[in-house]
Amino acid sequence: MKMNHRPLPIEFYYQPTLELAQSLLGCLLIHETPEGIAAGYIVETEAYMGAGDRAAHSFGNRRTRRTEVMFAEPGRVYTFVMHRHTLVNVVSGAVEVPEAILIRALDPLEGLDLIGERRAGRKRGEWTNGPGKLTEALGITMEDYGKKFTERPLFISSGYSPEDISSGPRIGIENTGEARFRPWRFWVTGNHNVSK
DNA sequence: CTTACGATGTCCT
DNA sequence: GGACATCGTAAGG
Repeated sequence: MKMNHRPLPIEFYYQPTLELAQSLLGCLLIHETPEGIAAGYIVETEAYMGAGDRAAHSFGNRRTRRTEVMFAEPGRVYTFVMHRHTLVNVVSGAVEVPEAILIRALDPLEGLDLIGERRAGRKRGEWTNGPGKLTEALGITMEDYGKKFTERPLFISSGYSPEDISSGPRIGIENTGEARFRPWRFWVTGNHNVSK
């Protein structure tokens, strides 16, 4: 089970955001902490398309302390807090192009005991099947804001190539006009850890 | 300083 | 399917 993972190179992140959102499916998200290593395959993502996307925090190039990292080079870690949950994004798009990809669900692979502790009281199928759940499972917090996915301790490595990818409207953005209908959510077809 | 509000999760019916 | 917890961020006074 214990594999020798290493971060994907920065070049991986230099592809159009909608392609990167699909390329990330099947990749491993790994977090090494003092408590141990926890990792899972990415099985669901959502693209946020920057200045022209009403659902994006960076809509209209809105630039604040929170969105600042979206304007940096791709491959950075964008974390933000939603109610009491931390959500994690992969920054994409060139410098000054504030696009990002939300990681919505994982398939747990490594550190299952640790993940079970962090998600104590929940059934195994509820460990990482949502954007706020997976950050708790991997111990991702606002401390990780601005870090690079190309470096430890929080990084992305290659995993497997999904047989089939599905797409559809994004979740939880009912109040964003036409943007809500854009099919910018992607998931591994048939995977049962996709969020509900 | 004050206020409003979510890219959510959980519990209840 | 609906209520609501709970808090950092953003914006305005």
